[in-house]
Amino acid sequence: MQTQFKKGVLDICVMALIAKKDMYGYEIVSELLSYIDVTESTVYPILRRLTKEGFFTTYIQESSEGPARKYYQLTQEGIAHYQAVATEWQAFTVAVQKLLQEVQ
Amino acid sequence: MQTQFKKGVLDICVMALIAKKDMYGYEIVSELLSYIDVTESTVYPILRRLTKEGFFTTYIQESSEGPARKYYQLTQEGIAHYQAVATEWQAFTVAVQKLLQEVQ
DNA sequence: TTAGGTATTGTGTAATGCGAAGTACTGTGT
DNA sequence: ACACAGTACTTCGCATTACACAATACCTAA
Repeated sequence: MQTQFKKGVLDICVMALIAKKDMYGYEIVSELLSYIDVTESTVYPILRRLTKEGFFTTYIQESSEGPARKYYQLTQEGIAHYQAVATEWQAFTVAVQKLLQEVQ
Repeated sequence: MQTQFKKGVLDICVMALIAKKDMYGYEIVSELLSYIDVTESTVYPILRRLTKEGFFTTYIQESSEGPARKYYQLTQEGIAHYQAVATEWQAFTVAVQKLLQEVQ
């Protein structure tokens, strides 16, 4: 797979998951894996970055099956950002699709 | 626009254009601009890189409207590469689309 | 001769995916 | 008691690529 395709798009994918319900890193990676090929060392930095930018808040919760889990939750700002970026993504893919079809 | 979205995709767009007919840099930039926002300093490095990788051959042709133009032409290898990468792109966008819809 | 469109090239920077390695907790088998 | 597997998170550093900025140079028309 072309690594480059994922640039910026993984942010959207992660936010999409968390938009539905609070999730912890490991869970997010597992979910993502059923759609696209990603690794922990890709996802965790995204979580940290988006948290730092104010799009997520986090809270720790104990688990009976291993180490404590850090849950991520979208902030109001995060929701707005998610919708804005997802819209841009849609527009971008439509434009590329159009180009590929028209030129073919 | 999210700069990151373009990573890797511009290669495909450029190849798609050249696949139709031989084109020179400036012409490619102009065409691309009717679909997506790009600059010359983005497109020329792509042309140079893909040429170096053996996907394009080039030839110079005089012009009556300005400096000589360097035309780019897809090699056999370039055609194969283009089709492979374009297919991956389709698969990738479909996967992301699916994720965004299912999770919503 | 000056302005503007045409055409290419080079340097440097920022963003981000990801391999590699490491820490730490829990439960199971030996 | 010990090794191991599964769960969960973190950090480091490299490679790739878009693009701002800048420089160069050709041609035509006012």
